[in-house]
Amino acid sequence: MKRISITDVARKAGVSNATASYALSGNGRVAEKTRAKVLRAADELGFIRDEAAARLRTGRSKMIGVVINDINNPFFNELVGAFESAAWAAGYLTILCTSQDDVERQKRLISSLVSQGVAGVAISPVKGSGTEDLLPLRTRGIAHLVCVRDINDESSGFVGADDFEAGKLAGAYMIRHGYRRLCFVGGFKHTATWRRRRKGILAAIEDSTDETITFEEYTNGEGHEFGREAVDAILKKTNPNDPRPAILGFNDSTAIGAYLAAGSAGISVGKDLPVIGMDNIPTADQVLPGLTTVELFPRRMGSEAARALIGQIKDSQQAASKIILRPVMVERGSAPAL
Amino acid sequence: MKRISITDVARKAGVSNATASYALSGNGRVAEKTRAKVLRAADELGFIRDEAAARLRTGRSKMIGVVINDINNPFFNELVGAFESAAWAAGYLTILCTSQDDVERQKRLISSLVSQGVAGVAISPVKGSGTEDLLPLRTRGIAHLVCVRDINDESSGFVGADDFEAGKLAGAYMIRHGYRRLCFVGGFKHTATWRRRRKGILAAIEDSTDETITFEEYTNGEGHEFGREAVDAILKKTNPNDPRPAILGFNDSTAIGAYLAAGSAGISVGKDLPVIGMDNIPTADQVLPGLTTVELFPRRMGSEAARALIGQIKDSQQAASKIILRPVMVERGSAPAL
DNA sequence: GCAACTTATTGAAACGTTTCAACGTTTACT
DNA sequence: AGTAAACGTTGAAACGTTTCAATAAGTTGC
Repeated sequence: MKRISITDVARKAGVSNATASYALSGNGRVAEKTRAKVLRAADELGFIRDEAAARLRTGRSKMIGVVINDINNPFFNELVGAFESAAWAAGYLTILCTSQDDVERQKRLISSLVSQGVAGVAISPVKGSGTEDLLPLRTRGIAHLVCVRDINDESSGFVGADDFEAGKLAGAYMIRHGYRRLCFVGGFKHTATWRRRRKGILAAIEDSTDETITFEEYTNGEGHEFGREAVDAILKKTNPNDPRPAILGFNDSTAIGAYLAAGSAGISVGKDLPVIGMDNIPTADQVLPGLTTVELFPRRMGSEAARALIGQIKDSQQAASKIILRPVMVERGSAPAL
Repeated sequence: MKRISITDVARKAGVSNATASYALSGNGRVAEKTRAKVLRAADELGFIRDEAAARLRTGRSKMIGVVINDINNPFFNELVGAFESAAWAAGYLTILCTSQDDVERQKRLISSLVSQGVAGVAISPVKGSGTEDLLPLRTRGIAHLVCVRDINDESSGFVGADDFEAGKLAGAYMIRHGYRRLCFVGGFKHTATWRRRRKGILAAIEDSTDETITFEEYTNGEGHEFGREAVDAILKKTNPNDPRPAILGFNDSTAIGAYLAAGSAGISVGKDLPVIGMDNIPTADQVLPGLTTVELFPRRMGSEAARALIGQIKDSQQAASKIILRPVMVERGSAPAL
């Protein structure tokens, strides 16, 4: 299967290789009528530039790698969707890689991306990986940016949410609405994200003058199954005259688990079982009652990440930016005032 | 920023370029101790092969493009997730491209993928695109495979669902459970998918001996908003002594729109408003009651697509396979027997 | 009509791999 | 010991671009 090269185009147009290249890339100065000749020849032959060859020569490329845990996680799904759109709009293709929370796989992925000559990498590091995992990128001067999960790497940019603030918003909301028993459900104890959200909730409790407020945590799981089981357990051990438990999901999926638990306990989400989530994934708007949650702007994170990374690619002098989005409450029906 | 080339490795190991290449790629025969020397040198220098250069020489690559409408559509999200996993397991990277239902954008995407030298492309074509859009792939002998939306292209493989059967299953289920007024909600009239599912429902009606069964369709929209509005309208125009409408969603998202409509009408999904979906996306299991739906196996489609495409890449003689997955009913609580 | 420019075109080298063909060295067999 | 075969290594070419430096072709000013 013969490849169609720029040489074929040049021959057909009756010009040299160099001229054809200048005409097609728009870099050099070339007479208008020769340019037209070249473009027509290219079109007729169905020429498509070989970017691999171009990259080999120039060292530049138009591909960006994005490494996340799992594309099926709704939060990352939103993030990646927005990222890909923004990247494409700026002329970049996105290579999607999922690390499945496996540090070894993450390592191989980064190697592969370097191998492909990507211009930059946006990465949400796996649990327990550090700044040393980004070494292959740094030594080669490949632009990179950390997303969502902070790793304390001075040299690279960061885009994420203010998790402390998010926790605080959720906690304060529950307290303001009259609930006195705060149950933080889901997440993994050893992640910075979990710790920050937890701290935020505790800060909200601290800020209130009410001494009767209690805090419980149920950890080491994510997703609606974990939420369901944890909340099942909470409901079971709650006596009729105990204070009503208020569920603060580590994220929306976990929070939605509480809906299922409520369903099987024959009670309804709302005053019977106040629930609040975090992330604002699309499903939050598709359950009944709508899930009150803390919006973390996954889509904006995706587009900001693309923007920042591409900025860094174009100007490597540019300081690595740290973008922390402020979370906001989204009020729906799942945690009404008591 | 100096790139580390195979020449550097060769020099450090004290062998020739060629030997280093053979040692690293494992292709030629090379003495065990020289191989060790080379590998150690490579490791110490942090050498990572430049795939672009390799591809330029060999014409082969380890990247696959996947072109879908929208990664945020849960169905495609599942599909792509499984695809990426399977591809990675077989040693391929996945370039994610979303066409946003724009034929022009799809065209440019395909060009870009060719440009990057992908080994193959899996594509779910935009509405109204035909076999001619795959021309750049065919003329270059790049393996390609159509997903989900059939385009009648003899030369390329296909992986998708049996939409007719899916419609029939859903229709028959509703009829068997005693419902007599079938409302097909969502989808776009000019897509083959919609037409086939509709035909399936009609076939189910045909098959039953009951002459009183009626059929209605509400089209040109997708997603929960459309479902909600359409079902709102259905409920509004239904008199108390009319037969109860049974909602057959074009997909799960649309079906979930019916939950919201029911919520605002103060009735409950189930006997009051039987609803059935299609796809079996994760949310189907996270609403109350659980959504009875037709499982179309998006994840299996993704992994089968990867498998088939990679098969074609490795052996270009291989006949393009047509894989049609048989749908099955998944019974939850949203459409109980009357 | 000729020098001094400006403008347009081109030959050739370089990027980092792979791989062919050729070479030198060792081993095996008569 | 002499010839063949097997093995290990290497120089060099090729893949398709871009881009520098050099050349060719116009254009202007005198």
